[in-house]
Amino acid sequence: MSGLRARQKAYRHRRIIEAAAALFREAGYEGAKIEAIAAQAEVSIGTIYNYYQNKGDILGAIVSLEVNEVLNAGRGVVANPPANVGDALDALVGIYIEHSLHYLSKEMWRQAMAISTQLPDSPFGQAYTALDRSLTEQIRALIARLQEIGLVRQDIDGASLGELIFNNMNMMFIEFVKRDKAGMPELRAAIRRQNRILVAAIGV
Amino acid sequence: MSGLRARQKAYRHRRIIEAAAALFREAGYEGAKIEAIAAQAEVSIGTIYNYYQNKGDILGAIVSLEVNEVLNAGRGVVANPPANVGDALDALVGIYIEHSLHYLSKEMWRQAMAISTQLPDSPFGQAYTALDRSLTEQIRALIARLQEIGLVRQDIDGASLGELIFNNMNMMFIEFVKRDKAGMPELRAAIRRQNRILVAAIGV
DNA sequence: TTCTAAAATTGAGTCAATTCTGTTTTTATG
DNA sequence: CATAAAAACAGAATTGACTCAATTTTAGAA
Repeated sequence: MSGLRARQKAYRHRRIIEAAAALFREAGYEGAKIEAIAAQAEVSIGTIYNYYQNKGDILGAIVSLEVNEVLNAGRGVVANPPANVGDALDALVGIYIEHSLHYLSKEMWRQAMAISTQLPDSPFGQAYTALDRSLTEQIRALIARLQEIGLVRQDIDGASLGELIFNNMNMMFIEFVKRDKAGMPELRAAIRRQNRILVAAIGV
Repeated sequence: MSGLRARQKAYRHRRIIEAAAALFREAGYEGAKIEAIAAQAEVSIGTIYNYYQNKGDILGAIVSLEVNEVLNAGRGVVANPPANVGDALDALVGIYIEHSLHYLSKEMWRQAMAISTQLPDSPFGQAYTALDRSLTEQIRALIARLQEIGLVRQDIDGASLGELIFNNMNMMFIEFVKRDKAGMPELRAAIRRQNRILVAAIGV
């Protein structure tokens, strides 16, 4: 089954992603010309477009790597949350934020976000939406867990609350990547401050 | 003072915006070629670029019209809010949402949002951020008003709360424009549901 | 009225993403 | 081991946003 063709395919995918990731970081998204990516990956322009529908999809593949790592790291917190609602939320938010610039620069995030709103039905757009949904889901799972433990009132609408927290965090993150000078500690502190209002409302 | 030159300038601005608005709606943002906008406005391509730095800025001018109308309509609610926290928030949110597709189609919103994240330092990017800030400010003003009236607890951090409500609404609106099928009533209902958690927390 | 500098306009030219079409490589089959 | 169909590849051609040097128009001084 796994013939030459399949192996070469995987190999080329990897080469393209590696070349693109390096060039995006060095030269920025716009600065990284498809021609240069093709040259560095040692394939032709046509081949790149055979593998990815457009330049944005290449970036999309990198974003997907990042977010999936973040989701994985988040599982730990959900399974074993700090014994205090505020800290539990902060721990999860912290993981998301601290991991976020591992593969991606702020400029790359901006581009990725832009493309996902611009073309919500493209493969990347849909993948991005799915990733957002997974993150929302994870926050909901944390809340459900806290309800189980008895740290959050049972009568709270966990689904709406999860969405509310995710939406707020996500908007704050969008603003964070829009300003190159914005720092992570300030971002975390602001989100903590906002969540405090909710924490007061939902604690037992 | 207001000589021929100034009059022609205003006239051409208007022609370009009108031509662009019509074509954006008909053909979509990408579909509306600069050449076509120029032809319809009866100016040359170069002139368009003399008036606007790029295609996005033309859209930006239209967005600005829309949001400023919305802000104006919102002032009424802040001055005279319904005598109930949930209804007051819903009234303001309602105005924002119902007005939002007056000049702009969902596709145009998507493009506008995308550009504002992609190029946060461009004239349009900065203008868009300023508009968002004005909306946040208006929500904060409403909360302050409700605190005055005695409908919201005095010890609530109004600034953070306003941000939280705006961020959540804005993310919901982003998702709304990303899905062509999404409807306004569902959007409003979802936001109301999310705000309910807050309303319970902040009411006297 | 005539002249001149500044401002505005023009559209052909540039640049880079994407498409298209012919060629090459791989796989499946006899 | 041939060979035909299918898949992948290459890179030239296309397309459309944006630039820029040349030209035209305007404002105001003489």
